[in-house]
Amino acid sequence: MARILITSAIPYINGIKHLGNLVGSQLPADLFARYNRARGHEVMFICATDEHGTPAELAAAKAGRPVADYCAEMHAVQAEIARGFRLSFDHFGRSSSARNHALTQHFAGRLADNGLIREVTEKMIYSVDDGRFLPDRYVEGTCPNCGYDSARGDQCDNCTKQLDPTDLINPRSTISGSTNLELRETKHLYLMQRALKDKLEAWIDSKTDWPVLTTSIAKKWLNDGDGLQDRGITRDLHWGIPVKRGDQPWPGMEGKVFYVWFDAPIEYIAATAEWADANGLDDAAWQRWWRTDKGADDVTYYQFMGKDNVPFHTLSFPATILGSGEPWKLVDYLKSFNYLNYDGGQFSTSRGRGVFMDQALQVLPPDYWRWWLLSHAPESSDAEFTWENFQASVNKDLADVLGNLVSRVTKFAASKFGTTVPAGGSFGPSETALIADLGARIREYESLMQAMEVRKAAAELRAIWVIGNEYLQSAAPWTVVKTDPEQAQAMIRLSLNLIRVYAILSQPFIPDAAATMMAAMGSDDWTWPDDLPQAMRSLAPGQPFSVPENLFRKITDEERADWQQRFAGVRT
RNA sequence: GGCUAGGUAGCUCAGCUGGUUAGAGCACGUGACUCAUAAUCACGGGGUCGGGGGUUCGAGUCCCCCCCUCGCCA
Repeated sequence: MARILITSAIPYINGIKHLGNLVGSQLPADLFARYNRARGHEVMFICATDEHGTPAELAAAKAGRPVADYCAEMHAVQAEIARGFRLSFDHFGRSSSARNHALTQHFAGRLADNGLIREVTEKMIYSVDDGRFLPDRYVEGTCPNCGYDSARGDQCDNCTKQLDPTDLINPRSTISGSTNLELRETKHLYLMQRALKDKLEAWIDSKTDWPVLTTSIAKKWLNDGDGLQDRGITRDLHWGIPVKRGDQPWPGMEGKVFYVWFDAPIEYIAATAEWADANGLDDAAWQRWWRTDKGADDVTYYQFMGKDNVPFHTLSFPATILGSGEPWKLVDYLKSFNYLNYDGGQFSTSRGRGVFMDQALQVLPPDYWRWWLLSHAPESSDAEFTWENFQASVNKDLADVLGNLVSRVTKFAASKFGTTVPAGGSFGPSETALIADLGARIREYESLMQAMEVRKAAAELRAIWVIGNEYLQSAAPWTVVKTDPEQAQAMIRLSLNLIRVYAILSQPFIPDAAATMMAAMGSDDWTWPDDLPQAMRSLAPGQPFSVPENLFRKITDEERADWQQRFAGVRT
């Protein structure tokens, strides 16, 4: 039994995420977690909300709420939606937790002790009326290059020139519109990533089995231009983790907080500590996942994220870990995803374009979404969601191939032999052949799942469902029953067992339907079919089963057209 | 402008270190079957693998140039 640590990139607290966000990290991470649990491994699956930073403050202000209350509420909302999608986190933490405060301050203290923090005094734009320093992108003004009047402080959207906020003519705050801005000196902490460059590079180079997408991004940041840059890890904000050096005050840094990208990945660790706290366990319980000196040396750590997150997970966070000089667990395999597009364009949170997680669940149950998203995961390139494709995939794969198989077997069995597993006959050559074929396919499925080849694993699972229909079609128990009812009983006994095995194999993708299938077979044995011939005899003759409701319903053309229109424009 | 990944059947995509007639699913056509959610199963039609050069006995698969899409960066 292996020990497997899995983290999904943590979604930002501000608002409900869309399907592109879901398929880029949480959902494939859940698939992998469920699969490894099903194989009997010890799994720790961690996610959290990323709660700090200016956008959270502004969203709270807009809602007229204290930011802490706002975050608590939005965390509860996101947690509920995660449950709705059956995301099987062992813990869904919060980056604003006391655990993360302590750990973030701890890492900063260790980095400082190791001479990897330097203080930098710089001039930043301060908005007197807003009472705060303004991040670059919250300053707007006229572009000195092209004259565009809504250029942002970091870049002009019109001429794409990179800007410094002090370049702007007639600068104003995008928060309040105030032009009462001034330059103020402020002091910040920088993580000296340059000093860690060689260590990081050696570590990246050792990861020869990582996807090109991942290592190429990392190497680009390491080597492009002036190479890896030192990074500011503090901000002049109120909402965040107060800057401390371990548990000691940090002179000169009073009133400042750590930058959200510094504390967010540390939350992976902190959330595991939160898990221990929530379950009444001691520190050793979470440290055995994260500290190689405290039992984590046999842990394999997998991270899942969208490609935009790769630099932080290949460089910034490892810099924090390596720089601490302490034996924390580094990621072993990093699975990154491209983007999911929506109907010819991008999903857009700001414009409400596309389908958001809460809306998806209002329209259809989670299995429908899980199946489509995972079987079309944007692995090798960006992928495209269209309603036509969604409808075709759900109707064909789920309703026709799998759902109908369960339906035809259970209804035939119930009408001919009653609702207990029939005892007659014995498995013949075609049953033996099916079992051999299925066994080979299961091994292929296992190998794809282990390799996190999500789309290919989905295709293999579908092929596994199909051979059930092939078998039935050629065995034709509805014909055989007329001349040799004993043999027909054996065929049905095999088919019922097949449904139970399919429940186990399908569970990582479509957990609700799998549970329905298992319950209908009157079983609770989720043991992975390592021994398939034995597993195909698991349901004993005489054991009762039931005919379930149709597992999946079909999406009609009218529904598709309706949804297509409903989600095209602005979110209401 | 630089970099990454792509451009393969109507659609969504597979094709590892170059090797027999380029694959899958959907859609389409024909047939079989009738247990089932007008489902299933079998067979079939359909592609000059973005364009042009080159290396090779042989290239979708390697090299060069060009065009287009997506993203990141300057």
